Amino acid sequence: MTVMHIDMNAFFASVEQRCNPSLRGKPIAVIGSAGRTVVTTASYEARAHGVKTGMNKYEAKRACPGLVFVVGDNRKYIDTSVRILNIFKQFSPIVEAYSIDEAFVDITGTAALFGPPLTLALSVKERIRQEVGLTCSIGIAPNKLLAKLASDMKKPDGLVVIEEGEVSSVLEDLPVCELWGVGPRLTAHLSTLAIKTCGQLGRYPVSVLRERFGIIGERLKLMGQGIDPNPVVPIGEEEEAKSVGHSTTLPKDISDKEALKRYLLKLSEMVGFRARGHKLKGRKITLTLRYNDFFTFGRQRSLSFPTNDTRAIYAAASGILDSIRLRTSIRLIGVSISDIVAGCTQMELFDEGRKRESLLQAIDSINRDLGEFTITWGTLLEEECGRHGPGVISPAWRPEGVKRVNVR
DNA sequence: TCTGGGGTCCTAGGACCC
DNA sequence: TCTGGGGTCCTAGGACCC
Repeated sequence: MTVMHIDMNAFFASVEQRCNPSLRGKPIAVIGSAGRTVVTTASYEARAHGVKTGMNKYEAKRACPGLVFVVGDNRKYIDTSVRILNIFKQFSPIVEAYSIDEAFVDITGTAALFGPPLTLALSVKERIRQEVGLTCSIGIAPNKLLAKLASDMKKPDGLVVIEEGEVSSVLEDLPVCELWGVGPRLTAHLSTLAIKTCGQLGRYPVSVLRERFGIIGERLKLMGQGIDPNPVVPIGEEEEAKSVGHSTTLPKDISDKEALKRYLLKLSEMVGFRARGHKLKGRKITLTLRYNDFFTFGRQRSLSFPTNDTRAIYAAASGILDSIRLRTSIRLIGVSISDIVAGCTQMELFDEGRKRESLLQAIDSINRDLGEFTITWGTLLEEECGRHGPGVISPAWRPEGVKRVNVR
């Protein structure tokens, strides 16, 4: 197998610089429209000054006083992402949209058409540069794990090929934290076993790893050896989503439950709207809260029936909220449905349920045509929470599928 | 006048059942 | 006087990713 991984360099920031020439060559940071927002992507000029993803505006400005903030625009990023994916599809039918700015392409057996992998990758980079005006880093290797590793090795505008025969020498001294799925906690834990490099990880007795890390332990050893059995999953063949949720950091911390419930209603409608659009219903409703001191927790409730009805989602979530004694004011509130039942096309048994479903369908179709929340629930209109600037898209976005965040 | 939003997978512990 | 022991369902929370 030969896998190519493409990582768009500083994607959101690069798109903004392409669209607005006055931003080119400058340190910029893409942020959200809300007051309490963070840096989503920093341009390379800004990274050189220490600006990082996740910083708040003040930290970022402190690191780089000349920093220019740009409020992100989802539609631009989606359009650009689709154009790039279409380029990949001309080289192979097996294209996985891993996120809005990353993709895997299975290029096994494409040499007769496009030449060896290196040649193919150069053509891809050239087409992206010419047609979209952006640079990317490409990694090519025998599997996804190694291809992702390779694309990470040279940024920006990189191209790295790891041949089958080079795998063990590449991994020997590579720190384990470079592996996809090994974060800070695992890195620290492995370090207590004197495991610092992939080479050491790959040679470690699996029995000890299994005892310490459970099922992950077995996978860790394979990763240390550069083994990854996962196939490239083409667009349209992904598994059904397992949860659908929305959350928001409030403009100001709130203690009053009735005020919180107005946000809850809006979030429930966003979740219901998206779930109904994908014909998904969930049986489990989770309410997520974050206190002003950042302590974050969730409480869930299983229903006796799966639902995507705004009213039922809201009823369950606000019931959970009622059952919690708030220790302090709330900074973030979120709702999600999980325990998903897909393809919920079976008709409601009762007249009442049928009427309700066709009402929701009618509302949804108007909102799809005219913009989200054209028709909305009474109390939403009374409050500032009924209006909502365009959020910055999640990098977990997919071109088709439930992960798509609805943009107006 | 700090610290976004959307996901996945895994584990631990309690309730309950046979 | 106590002490079995699987299996399943459920909730809570951690770790990781983009």
